Amino acid sequence: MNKSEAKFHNTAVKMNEALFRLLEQKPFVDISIMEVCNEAEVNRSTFYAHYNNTYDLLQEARDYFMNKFFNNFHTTINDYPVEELNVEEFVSAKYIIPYLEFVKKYKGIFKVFMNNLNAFNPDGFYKLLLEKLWIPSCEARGITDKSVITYMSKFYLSGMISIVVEWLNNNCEDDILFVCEVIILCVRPNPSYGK
Amino acid sequence: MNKSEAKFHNTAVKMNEALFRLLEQKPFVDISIMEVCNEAEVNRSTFYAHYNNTYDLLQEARDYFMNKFFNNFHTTINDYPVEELNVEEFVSAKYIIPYLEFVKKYKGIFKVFMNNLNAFNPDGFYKLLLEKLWIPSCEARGITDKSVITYMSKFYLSGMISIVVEWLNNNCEDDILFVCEVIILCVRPNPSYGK
DNA sequence: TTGTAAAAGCAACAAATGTTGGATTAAAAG
DNA sequence: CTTTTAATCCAACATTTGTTGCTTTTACAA
Repeated sequence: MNKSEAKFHNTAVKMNEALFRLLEQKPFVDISIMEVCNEAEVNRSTFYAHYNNTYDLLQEARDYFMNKFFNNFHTTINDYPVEELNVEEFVSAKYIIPYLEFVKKYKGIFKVFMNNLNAFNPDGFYKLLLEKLWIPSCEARGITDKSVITYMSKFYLSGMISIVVEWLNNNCEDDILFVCEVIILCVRPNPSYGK
Repeated sequence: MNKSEAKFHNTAVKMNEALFRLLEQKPFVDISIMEVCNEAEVNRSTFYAHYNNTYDLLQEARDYFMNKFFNNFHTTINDYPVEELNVEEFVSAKYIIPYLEFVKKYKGIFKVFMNNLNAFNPDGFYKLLLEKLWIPSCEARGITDKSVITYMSKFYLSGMISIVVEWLNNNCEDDILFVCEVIILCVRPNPSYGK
């Protein structure tokens, strides 16, 4: 990244951070372009050089904060009585729990992103989960039909996302292990698949 | 409904239909309140007496058109080789195929609703499916844990909705019976439930 | 028929939006 | 050091939004 690109990126960061501060005070729909510009100390025409509207900015902010926060991604699975699970569940829980902790840690901003952006559109969390979770899982299970893979990914990933959104909207009050077990119950491969 | 309420309802219908016509010409985000008012031949202040923004109107329009269209709801399951399915799949297909045909018949407007409204919020299609499909299904299967029912409903219903949205965004080109089988494959109760 | 209440229309206003052309600043290249 | 290019800033403008007070029209009821 040369210095010109860095300059562009820095003002983008200023606006991302400004939006974040405003989101701590009021809901997304009540935040205007002018407020963002004042908070970020950026000219309004510069805003339009970056985005068309606050929704565009929110999408970028999601990616920005996800990247930023992922540096703090640690597993603390030993805080949960996972030894009570059977082997299959244990393996799944080992992958799921760290993600749930991550979501809970940043539940404020996650709630904003999940409820104001379409989490299921190709650029959202769906894409992340598709690449990190679904494709590898399908490869491991030897599922090859491209169309079936796509449809089933929509089903399982949006399903999982919806569970997490429900959990978030309950302010993450349900126990992580409970939510984890519900997810496992839902996504556990149906033995009749491939009949 | 008295005549005063009817008057109010009629101008609402005018705006719903105006939005529908505009949606045939351009995407929802590009439709302004003024355009709706001009198209509906309704004063702008009257718009604000009904809605806060075009999103509110779109939500009402969804309900309006769904009610209107449901009058044309017919099953034509005999157009599909469902006799090739096993008994369990046959029963499911009998319920699913008419819905898929309904969606396909009105795919234009369904695509708009699905991609611009949050189908998973409590007032959307989720609510419809919850009451018509999920609750009865849970009762039949004897599932009682309120919290589990809610989480699993989020999973299965948003999953099904996502399959349909994917289908819509492919312009409903995949065969209805194929989509139906994918849905059955996904939602078929996991035998290990209740272990 | 007459009074009243509700819905819609009308006009005016401040504020925010979206767009433009041009000035200023800073980086990249010659 | 000079030129050129890119990012930002600035100012102006038409348009849309959101809100208000008031008028007209229409439904309903005394």
